[in-house]
Amino acid sequence: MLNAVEDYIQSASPITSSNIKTRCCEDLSTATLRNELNALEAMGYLRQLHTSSGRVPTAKGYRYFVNSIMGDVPLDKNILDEIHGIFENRTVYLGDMVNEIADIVSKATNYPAVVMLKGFEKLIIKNVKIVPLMTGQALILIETNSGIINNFMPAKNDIPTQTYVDASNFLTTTFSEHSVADMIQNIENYRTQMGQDLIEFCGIFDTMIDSLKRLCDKIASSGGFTARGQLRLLNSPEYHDLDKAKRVIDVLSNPAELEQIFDEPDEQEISFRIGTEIPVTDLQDCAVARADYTVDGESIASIGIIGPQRMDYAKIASALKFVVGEFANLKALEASNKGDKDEQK
Amino acid sequence: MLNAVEDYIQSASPITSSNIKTRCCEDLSTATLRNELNALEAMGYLRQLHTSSGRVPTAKGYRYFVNSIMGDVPLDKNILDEIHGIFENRTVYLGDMVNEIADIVSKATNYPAVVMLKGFEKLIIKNVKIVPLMTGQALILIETNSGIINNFMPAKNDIPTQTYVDASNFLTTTFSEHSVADMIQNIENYRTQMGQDLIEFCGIFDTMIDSLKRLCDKIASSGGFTARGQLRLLNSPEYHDLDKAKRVIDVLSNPAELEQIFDEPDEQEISFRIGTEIPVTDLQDCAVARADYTVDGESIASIGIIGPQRMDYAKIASALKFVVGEFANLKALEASNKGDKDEQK
DNA sequence: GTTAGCACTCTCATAATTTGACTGCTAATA
DNA sequence: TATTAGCAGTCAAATTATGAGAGTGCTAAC
Repeated sequence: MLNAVEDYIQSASPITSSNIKTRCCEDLSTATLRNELNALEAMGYLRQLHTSSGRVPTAKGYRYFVNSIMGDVPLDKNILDEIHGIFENRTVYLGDMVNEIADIVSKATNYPAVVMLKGFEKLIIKNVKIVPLMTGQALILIETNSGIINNFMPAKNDIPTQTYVDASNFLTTTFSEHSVADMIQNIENYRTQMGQDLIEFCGIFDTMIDSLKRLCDKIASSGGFTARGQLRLLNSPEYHDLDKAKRVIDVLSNPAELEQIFDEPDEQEISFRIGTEIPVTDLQDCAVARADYTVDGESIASIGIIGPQRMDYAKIASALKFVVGEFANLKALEASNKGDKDEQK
Repeated sequence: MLNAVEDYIQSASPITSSNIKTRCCEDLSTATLRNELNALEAMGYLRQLHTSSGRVPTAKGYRYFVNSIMGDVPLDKNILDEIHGIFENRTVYLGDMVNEIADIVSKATNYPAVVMLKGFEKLIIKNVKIVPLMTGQALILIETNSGIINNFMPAKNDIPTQTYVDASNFLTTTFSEHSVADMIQNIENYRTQMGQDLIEFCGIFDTMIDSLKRLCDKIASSGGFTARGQLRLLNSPEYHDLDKAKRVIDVLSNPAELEQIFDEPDEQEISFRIGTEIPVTDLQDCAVARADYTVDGESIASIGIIGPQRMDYAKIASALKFVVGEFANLKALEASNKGDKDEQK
């Protein structure tokens, strides 16, 4: 009977005895179905908006649907291809990658999406390159265990190319396997150990660390959150009321509130929080989906979807699973690549 | 008298005889002002929504305001600082820069903003670098006369670093001062001229050109447009009607329609088009601001603002002027840097 | 357990009414 | 001639009234 929740999720029009009859139970009378609906309401799965209306699921009803009824929904082939394409032709820049994933997840689900990158500063440095440019700037490339951080720094034109190569090598050998935070904090201490020939690099390191600090501040101020597809919230009839929509959209650009949703670890691959399960007052009539991408048991990134309680849970679960799967493939591929490389040694 | 347009732009409530009186003409009676308003209506600068309503400016009225009345508006210091900061600590990646500018212009004006980059493929190559990464990919950096284009390509791990250096040098010497389009089209022809020692690079060039072609296709499909701050349209009471808002927002992601606005050159530094002056049917009750950033008389990029006819023309003009000014400073700075460099030779 | 039938309730849509904000016009005034 | 007070007229927006329709709950019968 609660299968009808599925219909409601699609149509947004309340569940009535007669629409259940035409849907699945042609051989039962509406009166019988009414009795059933009555029972479900008594049990707290459904509620009436007013005496003579159909019933809509309660948070408890949605919860039951998510836990027990919801099946797998095949996603549109085009969307799957598009998601796959993003991973296949992926940019290695961490920031761009996060944007692209937030975009595509929002597009696939038709709700706003948030991606939260955890512990940016904890990323492990694998390689550092400082590439001088012709415009009086230099590009800082830090390859980490989960993508490249890139930033720019001002640079004087009169420094020879070799200096940049030496600086890059020094940084790579010194800070490889250290965290980004480590490098920023400790580079001062290493300066004394640089040796005479590296003294001339000091200027480079100072401006570089400045640039990195600015980048860290910027990321910290956003809490590591990237939200996309806010406009899609307006597609749901629940949010045709602009003020209501704005209250939710505002949360999406409020790191402090998002943190309450994404900060504590989540042991499940995909989890849903519905209504009052969400620890943010402005989202009490929303639902939030969350998927965590974990490596070695630790969550590296969280992807979240925010929408009305009547959200398409099944579709969202499928989409998030697919994305997390692509993440895992990527990591597996990199691991095997690395294996190849090691073998060649 | 038409100064009252200013008030209307701020308040969105029609101009009436009594609110003009309180505003500026305490010593005149409302009847007198009514006569004046009547005259202005007869001249086509104002119109009434209905018999007993106040008057709102017509497109002609706004036009007069923009051309003759509008003064300079000082912008909020914080916003100016923020804009300046973007140019000061600018990323040199063309794509990121465009995003940042669209974002800040939208924020400064409180309307959606569009940035159009013209003739992406016509950019002149100054330097090419292919930087191998540890993840089995390589970073392609093309420094051009107006910023860096970056892209990634798959790369085998077994190619020695020196090969990338040689390839970079070959590309730089061969295609420096050529356009990006040139390089993509003609690299085939140059392959025969590479000489025996460069034959082994062929694989690199093929994948690189593939990557670049994909990037070009992607940019071409967006028409070079980047729109940001679409949600801000909903702040204007004119667009509290969601359907109306959506029609405008849709235009912002429709390159074909945007092209009609930004394609023909615009001799003015800042121009406004109001209502029917806009060659897009869905924008007939909007206004569009446009600023062009020109180098040597040729427009490199256009920045556009789309909003209701009752938009804050003065503030927008100030913001756009400031941004264009920052662009010019940047270019001047680069030129002087280059001068320094040349002198040192 | 199921069902037909009927009274009941409440929303939504539409129509009628009232209110209030402005205007236009006229005639008087400076 | 420019200005003004005063008043009638108009229309939108808010308010209230009316009716139709969708859906339920309940009861009594099967």
